[in-house]
Amino acid sequence: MTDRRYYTITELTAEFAITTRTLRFYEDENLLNPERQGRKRLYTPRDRTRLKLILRGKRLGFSLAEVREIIEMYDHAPGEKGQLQRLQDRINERTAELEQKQRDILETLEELKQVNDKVQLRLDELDK
Amino acid sequence: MTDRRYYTITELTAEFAITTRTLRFYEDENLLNPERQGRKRLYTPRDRTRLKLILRGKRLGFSLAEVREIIEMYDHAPGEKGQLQRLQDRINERTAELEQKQRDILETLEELKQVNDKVQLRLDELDK
DNA sequence: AATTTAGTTGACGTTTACGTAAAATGCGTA
DNA sequence: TACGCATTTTACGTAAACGTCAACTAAATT
Repeated sequence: MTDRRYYTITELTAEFAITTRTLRFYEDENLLNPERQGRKRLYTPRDRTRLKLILRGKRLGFSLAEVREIIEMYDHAPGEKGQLQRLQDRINERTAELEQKQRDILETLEELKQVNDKVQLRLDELDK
Repeated sequence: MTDRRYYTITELTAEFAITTRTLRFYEDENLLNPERQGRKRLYTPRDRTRLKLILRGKRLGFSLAEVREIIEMYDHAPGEKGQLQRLQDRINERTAELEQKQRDILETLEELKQVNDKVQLRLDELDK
């Protein structure tokens, strides 16, 4: 019994603050494939999960092509040895990228904090 | 004596693996403003620093407009109280964004690790 | 002097990721 | 039955961030 609920297109736009155009575009790109009830789209929990992955990827600055690659890693086929090793290679690449982003973030946070501290000093000066 | 060296355009393209088009584009966008020796561009250490900030911002998925905003925070004018407080507000916003990205990265890293572990199990199986 | 090398200024082209009508359809409600 | 509302397909439009010529220039090298 794997959570047999469906989401309408507007439910998803509301939940994630995106437009219907965006959802249809992702479908065109084969990132989502909702079922149909007549012509209407019915998004499954799986679609919703994938949507979350897409949006998270976008927040991190990945293109949709990259997001697709990452998602494909999640539901990869069993495969034979060579396949599996190449999959590990790609995982390692993405991991390295993400670790670079982590460092970038830490640096930026540190710098912003320094600016903030300076500004605070000035404000304290003005209030004195 | 603040490091009086200049960088040519090709030096920078080599160091950062970008094209001259990109550097000129950033200049058009007023993100860089190299000096001139005749018609040739001479990039200062300051330009180089700003370039690093731009590229780091891009790696994090910020648009050039956002990168510009962030850079502007770094070299803000002294300003009066209201100004300073609004600056702090903007710093706080960016900080929150970056912290969201941090969480996104941690989640993704964790997921990739899980996939990798599964793949490794399969490989061990095959090698047995 | 002739040519290569590095750099310049236009300016049109391209990709990504949607935005934005336009026209049609189905469905519950007044 | 007429209406409004959500949804659909089709398709052209757009902003961002450069790519890619073309035509030129200045300096250095052969």
